[in-house]
Amino acid sequence: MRTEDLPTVRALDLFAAMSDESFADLMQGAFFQRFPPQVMLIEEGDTADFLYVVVEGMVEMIAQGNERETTIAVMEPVSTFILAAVLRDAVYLMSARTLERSRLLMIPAESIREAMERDPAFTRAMVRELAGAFRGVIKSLKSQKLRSAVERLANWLLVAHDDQGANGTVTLGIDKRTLAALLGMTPENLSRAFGTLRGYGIEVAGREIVLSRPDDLRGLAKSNPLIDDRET
Amino acid sequence: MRTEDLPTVRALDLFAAMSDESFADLMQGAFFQRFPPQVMLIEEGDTADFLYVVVEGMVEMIAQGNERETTIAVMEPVSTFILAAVLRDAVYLMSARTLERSRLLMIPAESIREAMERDPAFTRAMVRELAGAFRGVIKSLKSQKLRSAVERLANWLLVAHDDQGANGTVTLGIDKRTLAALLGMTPENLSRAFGTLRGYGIEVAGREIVLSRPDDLRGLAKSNPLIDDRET
DNA sequence: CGGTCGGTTGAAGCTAATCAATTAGAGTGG
DNA sequence: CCACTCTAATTGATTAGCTTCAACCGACCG
Repeated sequence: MRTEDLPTVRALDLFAAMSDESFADLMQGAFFQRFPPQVMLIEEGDTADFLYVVVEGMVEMIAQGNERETTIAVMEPVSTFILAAVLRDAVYLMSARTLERSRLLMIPAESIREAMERDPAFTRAMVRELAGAFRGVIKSLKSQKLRSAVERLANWLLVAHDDQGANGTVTLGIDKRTLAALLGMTPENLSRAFGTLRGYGIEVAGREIVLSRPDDLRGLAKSNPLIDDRET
Repeated sequence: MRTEDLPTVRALDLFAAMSDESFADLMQGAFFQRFPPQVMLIEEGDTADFLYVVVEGMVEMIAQGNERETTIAVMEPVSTFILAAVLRDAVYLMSARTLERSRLLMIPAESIREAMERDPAFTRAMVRELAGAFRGVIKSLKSQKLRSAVERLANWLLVAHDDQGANGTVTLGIDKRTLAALLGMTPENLSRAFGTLRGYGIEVAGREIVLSRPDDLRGLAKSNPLIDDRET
């Protein structure tokens, strides 16, 4: 196993507070694995055997049903996914698929549960992590239930704009169909939503978006920190 | 403080595993309080001062924004709410309002955080609780993004039917406007959705619903355990 | 008995999904 | 470098689902 990334993993909030021994134990059964793009890592309904950490690349969390499929979240380095299923020793509620060539750290679920038994600091970090994740989903649900498609897009753009330095441009890190699924709409509707935003100073050229009048956009978006602010 | 309900609280998964001392400490600063119906207990944006336990009555969790309001969940005895905000020492993401005359146990947020520092068994119970809550919201989000309004209602009815003994009838514990908000639709649309379900053996008389052909309903609902099953 | 409130019904409009066709772009191989 | 291919994205036309507004009904309550 390549160890040069271990410090990065160790630095995650989830692992930072735990003791050196606990961390060593945890990494005992863990391993890195590379995956090509568009690989299904897990399928909803599978039993939770591993906790995943995205070290490089990008992973899409997907929900299926009703002959449809929607994107719940997109995970970027360095973050974990399907923690809740692992902790409950339950079945995954979401599938995961790589969006790009990715490198993942896979930690056996059993190791996680054992570490929790032994290391209270780790357990507490887990509580913080889960509470944050919970709040994240609540925000998604609020966005979905309280906003129109155009509003969701506008707010997503404003958040991305801030993340990327608020210099008047946004570069999409994912393709538009994935963005559409994430925002809960069809690709066609996303395209039209971008069209609507043209009236608010948005120019789209492939994956490059220009926000020429952010304040106009904010007027439309009616951003709400209780939906849009990232958990700290 | 009335102590006759403490055993009930103690029996909750969240509190069952903790030590007697920890529990005593936790209850030290806690108190019961009665509220009339339709009282706003907390408003989203407030800082999290208390963890609430619904001991009697019913409480609605609400999200606001965009001059709208939607119901995220309805809490019944005996369960806790706004745990995540308390743990993160953050601001509430949801408001809470009593639906009926209710009695709540209020535990100071600080006590919860202290108990977590001292009692690892409590912290682990917290992890389980939060993981379960997380999975619950994911299910709501899936339902919202993958199903139509009629399908959401059909599945909600089937779950309620099971909960109430699967004897062919369901009694609504909440009024229809609240149910509509919970399912993410308008009251008018809920009314029409019930109308549609008449074709599947559903008869509605006030709060009494008869499911004369549950299998028909199941055919329409296309239930999915990964959305509809309760966390154990 | 009148009033209020929750629920229902009808009509109209709007948002978003669907279906179909076209265009744009990225990558491939000659 | 250019044609060729494949997929992503856009655009147009239509339909479906849901919301909105308004009127109405019926139960419960003072």
